[in-house]
Amino acid sequence: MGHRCCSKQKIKRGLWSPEEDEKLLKYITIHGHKSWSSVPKLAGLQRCGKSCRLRWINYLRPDLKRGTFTAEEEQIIIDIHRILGNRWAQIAKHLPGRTDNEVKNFWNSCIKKKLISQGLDPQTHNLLASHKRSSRNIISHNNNQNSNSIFMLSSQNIPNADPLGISQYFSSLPKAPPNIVQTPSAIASSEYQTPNNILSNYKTLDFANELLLTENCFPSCPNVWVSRFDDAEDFGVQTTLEEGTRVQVQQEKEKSCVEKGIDVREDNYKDSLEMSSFESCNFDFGLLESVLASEFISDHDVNYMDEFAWNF
DNA sequence: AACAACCCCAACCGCCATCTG
DNA sequence: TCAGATGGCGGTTGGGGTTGT
Repeated sequence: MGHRCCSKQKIKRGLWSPEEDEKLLKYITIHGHKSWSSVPKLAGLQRCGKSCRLRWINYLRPDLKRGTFTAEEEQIIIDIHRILGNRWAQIAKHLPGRTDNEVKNFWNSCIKKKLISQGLDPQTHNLLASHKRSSRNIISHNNNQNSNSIFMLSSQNIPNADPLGISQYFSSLPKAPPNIVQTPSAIASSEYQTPNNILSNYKTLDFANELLLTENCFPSCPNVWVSRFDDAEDFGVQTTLEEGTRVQVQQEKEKSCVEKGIDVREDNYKDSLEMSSFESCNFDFGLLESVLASEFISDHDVNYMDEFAWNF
């Protein structure tokens, strides 16, 4: 029961022989692949087009990296998977020379086990039930696919790495505004990785930007949090701004700056510095995690914590 | 040495979205 | 507008290599 494209032809299955590889490579190099369904016939192969496409993408493509994954690549996979879930093709886009199949196999054969051995659920990246102290102490880490809650941390305002100070700081926080949109940076910062650890793994500014979606709350629409980046939906962000809205947002910002007596250019400049401030953040999120999982959290409403947002 | 159990990963399968006539 | 073809993706399988007994 093959794919429709190869149901009519006599096709070969299984591993590719070096001869087949050579034929396919030669054909694609010379002619390209406008239509995969016609490739096998034209290349003299008894394979279906789909099989040829897969062989090219996963094995013959000249820009493939091969070899074992580096620790850096592994960390990138884990970080993006935490945000995107099993979207292997999307994850592979951030790993030059790696295919979705490769990433998927590496995840299933290696990373998954590693996470489980660390007591983490490989799907949600949350602590496994057996590793949680009690249901009351569970911190609701954001799961990109089904959670609308938010959990953002501010490195600016949290007392530096002092458990008691952190607890006191939590206690002093006001109630979170409703209807907050979940954002990638929220997800990223709510987990075990420190933001600067995560960012240090990404070599492209574009992707760092994707992770660093900055949430702005505007005076006239206090319950609507917006993202500055176009591909936010890749990360489960539920708002996408149309161009008109962007203009409106910028106008709001300018208005807000005028009211506060701030030069909007200065404010924009501050925005541009957010990346570096994020990167230089030395707040110990692991420590925070342990504090949150300790006695402090049992004295506070988990939902309240879950809903709360701190701005960078 | 022989066999079983396990693991890895290339390739396949089936579903869905998009394209095309 | 619609149906068939095609491409793309994630889940799954099974062959072959490795490790354990």
